[in-house]
Amino acid sequence: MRQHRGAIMAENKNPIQVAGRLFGALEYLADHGQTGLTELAANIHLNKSTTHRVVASLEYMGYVRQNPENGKYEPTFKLAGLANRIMERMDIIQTIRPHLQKLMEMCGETVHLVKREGAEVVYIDKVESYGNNVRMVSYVGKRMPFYRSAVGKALAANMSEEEVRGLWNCSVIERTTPYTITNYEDFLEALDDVRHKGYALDNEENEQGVRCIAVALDVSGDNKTYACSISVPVSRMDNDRIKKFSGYLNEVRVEINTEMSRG
Amino acid sequence: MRQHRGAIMAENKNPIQVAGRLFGALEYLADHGQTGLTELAANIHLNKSTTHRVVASLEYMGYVRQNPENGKYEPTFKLAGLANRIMERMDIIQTIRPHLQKLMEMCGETVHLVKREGAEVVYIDKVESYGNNVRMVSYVGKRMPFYRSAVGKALAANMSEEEVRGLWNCSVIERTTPYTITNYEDFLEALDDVRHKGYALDNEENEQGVRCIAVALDVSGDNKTYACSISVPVSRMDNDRIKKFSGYLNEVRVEINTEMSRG
DNA sequence: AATCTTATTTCGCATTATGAAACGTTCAAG
DNA sequence: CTTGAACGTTTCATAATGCGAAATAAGATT
Repeated sequence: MRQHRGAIMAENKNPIQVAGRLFGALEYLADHGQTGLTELAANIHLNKSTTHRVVASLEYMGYVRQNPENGKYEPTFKLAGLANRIMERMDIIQTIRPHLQKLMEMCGETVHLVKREGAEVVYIDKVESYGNNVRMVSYVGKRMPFYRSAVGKALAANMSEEEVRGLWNCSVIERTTPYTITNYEDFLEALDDVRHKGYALDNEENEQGVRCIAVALDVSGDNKTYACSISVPVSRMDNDRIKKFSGYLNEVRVEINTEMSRG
Repeated sequence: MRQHRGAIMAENKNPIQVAGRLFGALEYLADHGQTGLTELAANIHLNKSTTHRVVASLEYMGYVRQNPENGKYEPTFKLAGLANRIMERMDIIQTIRPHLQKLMEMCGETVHLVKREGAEVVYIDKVESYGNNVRMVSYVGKRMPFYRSAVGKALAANMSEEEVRGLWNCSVIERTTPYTITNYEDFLEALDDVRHKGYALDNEENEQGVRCIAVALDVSGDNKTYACSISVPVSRMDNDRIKKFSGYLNEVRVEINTEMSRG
């Protein structure tokens, strides 16, 4: 387990150069949709002919297709198939999904399941509300720093102070709204509040206009990894609803807990 | 140096060799989950050290991680993020999603949105029912041949006979259940039935135990590309429900149509 | 302690990817 | 009907890159 990295560990570069280029192109296309070759080449900083080869390879494998109308390149659904096959194998998601669905039903708002990875949290599942025109944009796989999310606080509330400090220290603290917590003392205080109330709150600390409420889940004895949350536009999130939703969240938390502990 | 490659064989190979290896590894991991290096190497037919480099590169980019517990490699959520960013950009999905959600509500069963690509249909969105323990397994990105799916029939019913024949001819007809239609005449007859009834049915023709009912959608004048469907285990799908669901489907179809035509 | 298994690193070699430049379209302006 | 600008595609000499047999390291099992 004790793996010694080379003392000088000079280079820390991708062992396969083209790999970075392939995925760079794919990511660009995923974020920008249809793109012409020249534009793509300029944006991923590659020679046009290299870009062409990269994109031709992706097309050969079916991850990209060239729109016959305008010659531009666009991502296909093949990648979605790959991603969803990964998701299918994750038991956690399969087990918790029905509970999320129920939670969404109860509150009529979009709910998320997240996992902590290092000092970040990742959305690993979501159930969208319907009928609401104003909705928070999010997608499975989206990451955000733990220190300015309700889910992050919910998880941190179960950690020792050392752990919390460790995570805080390796985070880049960045103010994204006027309400972002940027001070360690304030953060610790917020955690106390979480422990006291039994749920965590994010009052537009991450994204202006979005309030979030979350609880940590206890998955096989680990309550520092998974959490679920309800995300709501401020306009629809008064204190009454916060109260109600926190109750729903805890109901669901208990249900999940009992289901998970009966092997 | 000298290119003494066979002059006979028309070159139809991946322009970037490693690309195939990278995605091959990723696909294997997506389908099989945690895999040791040796096992992975054996299955994707690569030298162990090549596999190691490939997997190290994927790890470097964050698409794969090595489980510290057992040293095995597993896919991460990064790919899901990539895939979902692609999905977010697809207006079709965003527009139709609420209607699917409503449809699911009405019938309490899992509903799908599909797109035809050549002689196949691809799931491009789904809304899962909840509370049902018996459910069909499916995932966004999954493909199936058009000729043995309800959605395929719904789309084919709007095509000229030439088009239908063209698609049929370039399909590999394969019987997957005792009810699969393998005869072209029978298929044409089924299409007549679709046109007559106003909806398409798949009576365990693709997957034993699953019935499917579908209608084509009219998206900007094209009614040969998108369709939506309800998939239900036979045990829960009697003629009464079929009747009822076909009504729901047509309601939703009309609603989508009017929304889409008020561009 | 010995043996097996599995992950990791090494390193000389040639296959493979590279990119400047040339090529062929398309399309709109002159 | 030109001209030329903009774009995707192809070519090809070059060397950098990825290759993989074999050696090594680190656990696990006996």
